[in-house]
Amino acid sequence: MSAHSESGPALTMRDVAARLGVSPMTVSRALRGQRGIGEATRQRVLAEVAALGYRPNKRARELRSGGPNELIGLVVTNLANPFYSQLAVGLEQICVGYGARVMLGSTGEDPATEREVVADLVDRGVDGLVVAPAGHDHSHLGGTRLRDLPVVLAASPPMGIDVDCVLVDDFGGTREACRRLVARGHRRIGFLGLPPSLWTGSERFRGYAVALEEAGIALDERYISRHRGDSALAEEAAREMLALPDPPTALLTANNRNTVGALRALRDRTQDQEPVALAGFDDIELADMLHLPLTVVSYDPVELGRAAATLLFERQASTAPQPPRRVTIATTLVDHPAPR
Amino acid sequence: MSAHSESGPALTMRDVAARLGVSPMTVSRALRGQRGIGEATRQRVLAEVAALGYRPNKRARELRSGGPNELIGLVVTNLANPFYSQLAVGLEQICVGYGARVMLGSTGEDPATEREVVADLVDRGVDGLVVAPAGHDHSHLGGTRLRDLPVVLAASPPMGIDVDCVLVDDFGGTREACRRLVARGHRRIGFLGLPPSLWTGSERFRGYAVALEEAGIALDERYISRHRGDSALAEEAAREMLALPDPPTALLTANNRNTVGALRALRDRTQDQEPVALAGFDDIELADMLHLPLTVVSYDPVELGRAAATLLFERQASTAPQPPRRVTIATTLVDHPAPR
DNA sequence: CTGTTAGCGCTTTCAA
DNA sequence: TTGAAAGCGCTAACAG
Repeated sequence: MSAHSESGPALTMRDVAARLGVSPMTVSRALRGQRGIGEATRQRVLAEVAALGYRPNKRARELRSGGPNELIGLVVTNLANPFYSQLAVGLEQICVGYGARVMLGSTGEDPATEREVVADLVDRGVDGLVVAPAGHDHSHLGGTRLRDLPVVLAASPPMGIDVDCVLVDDFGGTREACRRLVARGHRRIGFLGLPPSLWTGSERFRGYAVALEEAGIALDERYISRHRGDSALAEEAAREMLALPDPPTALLTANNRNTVGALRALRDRTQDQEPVALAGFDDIELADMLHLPLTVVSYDPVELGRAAATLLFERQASTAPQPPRRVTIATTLVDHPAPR
Repeated sequence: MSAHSESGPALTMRDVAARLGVSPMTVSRALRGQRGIGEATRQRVLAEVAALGYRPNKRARELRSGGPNELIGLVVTNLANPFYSQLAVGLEQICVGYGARVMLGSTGEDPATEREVVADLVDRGVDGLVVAPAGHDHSHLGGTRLRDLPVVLAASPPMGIDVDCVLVDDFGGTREACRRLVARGHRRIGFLGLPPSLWTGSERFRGYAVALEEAGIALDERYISRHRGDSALAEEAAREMLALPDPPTALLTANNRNTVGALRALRDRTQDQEPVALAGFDDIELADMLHLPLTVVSYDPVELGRAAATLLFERQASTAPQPPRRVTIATTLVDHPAPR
């Protein structure tokens, strides 16, 4: 029977001190490896602590010392979205290196919920926040109400507020994908996108528009659909485009939901119909196992999470005010050929 | 300019009380909606609190009151795995209903890391833990060391410890999938599985074995491969099986990694080769868009997370000791036809 | 109904 | 090198 097996109310530093006939301060000093304590005493204390299985109360420690709580808040719309869960993984990777943990908050894309969640995380003592914002106005994240905590926005640049942010190269990635389609001879390229109110929506559309302009191809409203990222709507829009008298020979999709919709729309086309090329933002698991070839704009959300954490800890370390920084993650174009 | 715009050191209850000329207790009572305070006073206090943007310090409150911290720890191997991120979503859904938040810990499948993470979460004052364990011995989660906190194991039953757990019907789901293959006339069914040391590995294999036994089919070692869930290894194993003199006419895979491996192995088969049927545990996004038909054992990890949270809060509510409970989530068999 | 006292578990500050 | 006192922000317990 080891000494830990005793249960009951958690041990306090006083208990440990009492058993050793020393003051709590001695235990405290030994535990924190603070100098100004005899080596022999320290050993005796540490041995007793180990034997008792005593663990100091972090909350009390932080309350008194006023130091950082080594806690980062992560606010996302929906963790089931692989983009956000991978972001969380990257964030946590860096956090553990700083001895920090991640506290989670989901907003379900509702700005009001986001506000509450952020406030709650702040009340719980996070040292900083990574927020993938639900709305397009971010002034509620203003430093003042947040006890001047550092905030990093993810996947969207700050609007109405000056904070750091980490972004994906939405514009560059989409332009490159569109260029590839153009290089393969496509002139009628349909765009299935996100609403312009979303940063990603407007940036990815801009990539499409610029690539077409570079190729001397005029934008054609009939080939452009911009709605929320719902695969069913995207599928419908794709079907409509493909039913035009002069249908697009290629589709460019602004995110994986749109890509899925497009894939479904292309699913039932017969061999004798003109094949339609497809390129899209966001990689897709098993893309190489689909029944048709697919080109995707790929990037690493884990890296995005790491970048966000790094900005946060750097900001935390420096007391001097620094201008807001912006980190943009590169994308790569990946061709997934179809199985024969 | 609203009153919040003042920054500086966070306000305390004392500050609010001082401005109103009342005692901190009055503010405390008003804030918690405690009765035994005049309605007029309460309004006055709440108005001032709102005007000042004062937010009580939750950590101090919890330290003093000794009550629950409304915090649940979630320990998983890798949040990038959709199974775990969906589990997290379900857990959080229930938590918000109880005013609780989720603190995250990743183990990377390392039992030693798991131990540390769990200890850290406990030190940080979680009221309970949901753990998807990395190893197969769980005695380090024993109540004693955890300050008698409630623990719920996810996806694995407790070994060497008595706690609640939530499981997927690994056995039943696999048996059903295998039965379906048998019903379609298959007699030589290859199994691509997980090592028997994993609970899911042994249960899913058992489902396979029982279904075969029911059909009067003897197990054949040549058709059985049990390794870690790595799709490359699974692909290799599948290729070997298919190269046998009398190859299996169907493959049954024990998880999505194995399914992906099998799909890749089947990818390059030509039209004139015998088609090989495929069934597997875990649903796959876009399964209906693959180049071959696939039957999957589907279930809802979000539901698993909800169940875990529910067990946790129920256990927390009842002081009387209750025997460990086990919740098993049902699976359904889903047929994904291939596109033509 | 409101205020005072004490103390949650720990650490800062100061004294020995 | 060690200890005693005081208090982080808040609330239980007991006054008034």
